[in-house]
Amino acid sequence: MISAIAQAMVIYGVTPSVGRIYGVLYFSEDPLTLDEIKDQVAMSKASVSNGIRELIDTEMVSKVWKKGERKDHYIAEKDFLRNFLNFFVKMLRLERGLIMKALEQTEPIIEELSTNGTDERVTKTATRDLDLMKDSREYLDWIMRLANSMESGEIFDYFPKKKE
Amino acid sequence: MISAIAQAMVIYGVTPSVGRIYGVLYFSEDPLTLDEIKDQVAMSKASVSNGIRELIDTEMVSKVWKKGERKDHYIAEKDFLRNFLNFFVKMLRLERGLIMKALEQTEPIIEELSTNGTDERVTKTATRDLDLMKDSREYLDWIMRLANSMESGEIFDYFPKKKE
DNA sequence: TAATTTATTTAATTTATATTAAACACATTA
DNA sequence: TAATGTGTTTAATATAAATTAAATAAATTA
Repeated sequence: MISAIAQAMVIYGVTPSVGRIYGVLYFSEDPLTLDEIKDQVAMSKASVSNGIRELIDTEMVSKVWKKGERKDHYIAEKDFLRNFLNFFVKMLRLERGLIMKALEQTEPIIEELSTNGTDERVTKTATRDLDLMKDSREYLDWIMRLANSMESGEIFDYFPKKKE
Repeated sequence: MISAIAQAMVIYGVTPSVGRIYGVLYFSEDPLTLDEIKDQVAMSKASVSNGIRELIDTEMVSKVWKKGERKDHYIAEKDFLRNFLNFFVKMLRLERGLIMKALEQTEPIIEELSTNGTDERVTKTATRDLDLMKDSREYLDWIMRLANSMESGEIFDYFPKKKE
């Protein structure tokens, strides 16, 4: 099961080692320390430290404090669905940011060429490119509506958590 | 714009070079040959060939036949939303396959330990693990319902393509 | 069928990424 | 404050991935 989880996480862009760290924490009954994880996954402490940081950054793992214990302890966020939604929202926002930035830089220039262009060839392709950019905006709008609904939980109105 | 598209595609796990190939085709007015692409992206023909194959495999590019021309020509699938949905459905199905396989292998064993286990410690953790696996199945069920709605187009009932 | 063009595969190289041992910084306790 | 335990950085190494030139295979034309 841990291997399968690690492999599945690879699809989401994490390295198999990091996936195994998550898998080990997922099935652990208690919070684990860096050293305990290190032993179970057979990696160096530095690697585990980096992996844990990545997992914390993506909110898949959190640090817990155990009284009397000096070492840090970590637990896995066990709600796969939450992890999934977190991942997606982040990914979609990132995509939007990248494309939007480029659109804002290029669209005015193409717009100008399209309306005031001197050469026939130029105005024609500029007009065509503007259409493509308009399509891009619609696409970005759609994925943002999806992302927002994932973040707010509205998506569960359409796809309930439990099938009746 | 081509750079931005390439960068955005990196999020979806393709290499920037392959992203650029797609970007070039996306803004090209006509279908392009391998050599024309090669010149525009400044890569070796072999790399372009591999990149094109990857893009065809993921249905982001298709080969078109131009009469009188010997070389193959390629065009980009311009519907970002379709590309997005294709990608997701494939990804979610892959994830389901991986986890399901592991579940089917391990669940019966843990089930057995849970009910007929001799040691108290064992039966307790087995029962707990079974719960986790049940949660996994529910998660897989949810993402499959999402994937199916993406494939069938049902998702557009809840998230229409054009905002009114 | 031979000659030529085109696309793909292979093997080697380059490049990027992940991993680690060792050094460091920070904290805790005696 | 000294001594030890803990986590993170750093610099070097090992591993994996992408890229290419050259060889091969497939297709087209003369």
